[in-house]
Amino acid sequence: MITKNNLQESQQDENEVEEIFQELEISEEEKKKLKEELNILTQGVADLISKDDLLARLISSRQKKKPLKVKLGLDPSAPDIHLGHTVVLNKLKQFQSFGHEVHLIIGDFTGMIGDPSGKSETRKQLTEEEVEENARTYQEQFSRVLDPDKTILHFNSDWLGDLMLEDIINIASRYTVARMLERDDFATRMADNKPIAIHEFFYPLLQGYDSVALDADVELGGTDQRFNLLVGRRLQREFDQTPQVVMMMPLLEGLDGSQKMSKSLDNYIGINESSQEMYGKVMSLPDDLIIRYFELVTDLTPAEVEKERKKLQKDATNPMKIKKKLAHNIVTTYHGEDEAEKAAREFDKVFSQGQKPEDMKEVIIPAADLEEGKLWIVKLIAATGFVDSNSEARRLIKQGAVRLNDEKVETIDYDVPITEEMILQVGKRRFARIRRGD
RNA sequence: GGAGGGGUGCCCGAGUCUGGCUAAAGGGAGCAGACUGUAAAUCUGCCGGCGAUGCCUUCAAAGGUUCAAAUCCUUUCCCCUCCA
Repeated sequence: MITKNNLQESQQDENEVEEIFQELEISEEEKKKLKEELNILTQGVADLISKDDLLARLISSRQKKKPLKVKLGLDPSAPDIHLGHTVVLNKLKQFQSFGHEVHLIIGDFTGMIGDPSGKSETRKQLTEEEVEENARTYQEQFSRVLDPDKTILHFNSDWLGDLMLEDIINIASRYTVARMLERDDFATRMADNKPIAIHEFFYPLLQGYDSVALDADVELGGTDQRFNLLVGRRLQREFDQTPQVVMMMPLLEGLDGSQKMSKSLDNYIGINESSQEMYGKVMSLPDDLIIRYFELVTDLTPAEVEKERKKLQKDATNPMKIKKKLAHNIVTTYHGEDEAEKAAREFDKVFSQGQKPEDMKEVIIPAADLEEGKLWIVKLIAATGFVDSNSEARRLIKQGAVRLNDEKVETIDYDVPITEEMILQVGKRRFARIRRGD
């Protein structure tokens, strides 16, 4: 819960932290290092419970020369990492850079429940092969941000699968229904008279138990994970562990500019996407989000971000220019400088100059589909896979969105002779090279 | 177990009393066009399917009444609230 006193509290926090430093019996140099570590780790964090807990952990980690176990839980069903995830991953990377251990927990067991959202159905249990497959994908994708040598991958079925009913009852007995209903999602569903299945209570509980199983020092998550993260603290205390530090990162808005980036809303930029897609998607972000993205998904320092913000505020600067810089930066991170350059060039070519891209989809029309060597334009569009139905293709033609070899298609009553190679364009950015097959 | 309220298109949500004008208001998302040195913003249009001025399928499911049903009736399934 955010209170008016937050500011005061954080000030208090600050003082406490200062006090802790005062009392520390270590060299000034060590203190300086610690301070820096703390500063970097807390940068860009949306919320932290609590700062002096974190500091205490960092101190004891140094003293015992034992890295902290930093936990992140992951949904097993969508091993497609997007920029939204990278906000948290970048933070994990910082932990690694200070020598700490990152533990990624794939919730293959909790995945059966599905994080309660009111809409999500109970999910099917993944097969062993699927789990392995996903694990590979995860590893491959995570290693693009994290240091694989300092990243440990777990499946929570490893320990949750072994729990006996009595263990589960034991866990469940540590938490009350009233507290469970404090969870935002449950509270609103109660208020709206929407169903809440009992097994949904186990999601936070089991995610919390993951922290116990791991004896986690720190758990990261988005701000929407607050409740689950706090349950972890609670359960650790119940199981005589020191409660983990909870670190919440801001949620990145997706392409629509308001809702959080997620695969299910299809407003995401995947880190596996082609450089072109990635560049284009960044350019399609609402201008208001430019700075936010600089802050959350690029490696720019706060000072550099500030510079961009100032530039953007000047009327003389076209936001597009700054957005291009953003797009370039992001694409460089995942595809390298050269690819980013290329993507930028292609973007200018297609959108600023209205030319055709270099790479386009190849569509081969089997001769068997032709009538007298011709194919109805509507079917031709459907054959490219750009549309889901003939009706949609018709609509696009009516709207003047279809071009064949640069000539606008004016009518749906058009049988296209498929002889030589031709280029079909739908809208501004969908191109296909049409060829005749045998 | 009793009483009551609900289940609508990708999502949210009107419509149900008073059957036809309802392929179903409105919003969101999406797509397209115009404009723009952005796939930004803004404006406009489209937004179930079908070789299509018509036909087909859709308002939880199945039956029924009617010339005509998202709307009325019956049964079934699912959700919620209150009582026990």
